[in-house]
Amino acid sequence: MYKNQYRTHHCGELREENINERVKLSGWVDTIRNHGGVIFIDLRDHYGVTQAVLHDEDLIKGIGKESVVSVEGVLMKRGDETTNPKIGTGYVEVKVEKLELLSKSITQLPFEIGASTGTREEVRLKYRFLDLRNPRIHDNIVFRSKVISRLRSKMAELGFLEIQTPILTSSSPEGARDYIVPSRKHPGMFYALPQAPQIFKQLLMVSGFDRYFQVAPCFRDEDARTDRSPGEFYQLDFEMCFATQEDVFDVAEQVLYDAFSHFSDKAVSKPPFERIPYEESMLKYGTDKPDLRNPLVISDMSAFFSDVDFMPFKNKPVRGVLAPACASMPKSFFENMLGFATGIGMKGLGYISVAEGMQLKGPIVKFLSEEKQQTLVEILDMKENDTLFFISDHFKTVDKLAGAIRDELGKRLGLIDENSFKFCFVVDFPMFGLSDETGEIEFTHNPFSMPQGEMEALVEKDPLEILAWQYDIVCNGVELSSGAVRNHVPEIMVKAFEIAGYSAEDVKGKFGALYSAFQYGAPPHAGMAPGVDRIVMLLTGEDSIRDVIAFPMNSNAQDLLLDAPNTVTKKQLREVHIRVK
RNA sequence: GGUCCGGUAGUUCAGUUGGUUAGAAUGCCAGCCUGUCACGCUGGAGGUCGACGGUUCGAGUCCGUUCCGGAUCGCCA
Repeated sequence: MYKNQYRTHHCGELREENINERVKLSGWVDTIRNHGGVIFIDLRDHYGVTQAVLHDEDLIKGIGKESVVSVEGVLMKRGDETTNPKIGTGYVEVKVEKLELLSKSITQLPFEIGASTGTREEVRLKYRFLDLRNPRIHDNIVFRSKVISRLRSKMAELGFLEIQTPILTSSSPEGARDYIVPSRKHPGMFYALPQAPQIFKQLLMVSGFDRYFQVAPCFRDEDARTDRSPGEFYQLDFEMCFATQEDVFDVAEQVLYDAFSHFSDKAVSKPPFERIPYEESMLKYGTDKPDLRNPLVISDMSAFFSDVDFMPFKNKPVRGVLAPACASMPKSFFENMLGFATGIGMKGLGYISVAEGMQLKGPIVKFLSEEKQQTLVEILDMKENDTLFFISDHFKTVDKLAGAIRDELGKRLGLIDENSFKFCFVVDFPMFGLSDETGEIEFTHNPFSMPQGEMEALVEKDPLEILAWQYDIVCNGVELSSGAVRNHVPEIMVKAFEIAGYSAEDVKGKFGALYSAFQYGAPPHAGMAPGVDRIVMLLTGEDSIRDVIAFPMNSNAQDLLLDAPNTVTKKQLREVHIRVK
């Protein structure tokens, strides 16, 4: 500890070996316990809490909680009966001879510091500087810093260079809504804040920087979610020259395994992480971001029911989720599941339970012949006390609903292993899909991804059959990042855009910089960009992304502390050629 | 933009069928208290029941509008 006029030690530091030393501490008054004659003050700083004792009430006259004070005196051993083993400094206390008020706090706080997380978010964010004094939130920010630091050093170790890319750039026609910034020197024109450094990192590859990374701020003007902060967020953005999908996975596995196993005691998937094709993920887990902690899987029961005369499943895809040890659950369990199912828009939730003696029971059994019942038990390997839940709906929604039922069953049956981080890569995303609105072919994900099979696939295959070198990395059901092997060949780019209904001129116009750069020798390259906020959120176990960000905006994209957005002066508007109604 | 939930003391909440002066806990203030660490005891202050309008003899409570917050769907290539 660096000593100066304010302190000889910090508030988490003093131990029994310091007894009888003359010490000075500075910090915030956490609590005052006045017993009349003897007064205890818990003094708190960034590092911890130390108890100070004083016998002169006048020393703290007029000083309330959260004021900043320094105390000076001799460090004493506490009596055996009066130690506090809950804190590291609990065996000692400072016997205060001098107490100096450095800065006074208003006594009526908007919330109690230690209980700030129970306060409504509007108030917490308005007084974020107080909320951040709460050790739980404070520690999250410290932890975040350590995580980012470790990610950085691991990337450097792997030979990646951190390169800053512009914050003021141009608006891109695709993707999320841009934040735009009016130009003063160019009337009627606008900059945009980058949604991601995508174009720049690809240009860096063309420039010959072999391995790039950046803890990159990204800006998207889209609505918030509990796990998605509005406006801005950070990604561990990286890109590699002469790299395949597997090369990117290798880096992601090393960096993420390192960070998660270092910062958590939970069991972390060991590399290589499971690779799951998109189509399989949609069928087995009902989502493209499966939570592999949940052991339940979804089966396609459509063929089985094709010759069963049960109206709700007639001519519709059917999915089944086999839940073990479920048949003995109380009636309320099934009623609650039905309630959940109707809540997400299902008409009902059919199920078949295996009762004692392998007797099938449930509302749907009577529609199945003895023979069909036997087949069902065999194909799903059903055991006594299992319950098979059925989901049937339009082909567009059936997987999603089955996924929701799988999640809910996993939670209600307590099947989720909370002590693990399970990673997987979801691979082989389709290159094209049909627009819900127009029914026409469009890019499903990133138009810059290389189609698998390259030009040959684009020319010869049904567009809807073409897969892309496009992937996601998922942990415990949270999408950390998507990424891709990029399309670095101008001809293939033009062809891909042509299939999606764009002309060569469109490509040149909309993505001119990349298109131009690719004319001058572009290396094959690939990358991804795991979300830093979400990594920290997973590691801390916080439910809200705002609890791992120092100064988050509220869900309405406002900064309640600095009052952003707000109005600007007429002069400012005039300078940037903007008129506001 | 849609849907759902919420808005009552500084904070977290309760408030019955519409009926007297709107309560509790905690925080704050004052007094007492020499070993607490969620200190304790006694007392006190503290309210535009989000706002506006309506129904009613009477509205925190019912109705309408609106504002704010959260969750969620859309959205997030």
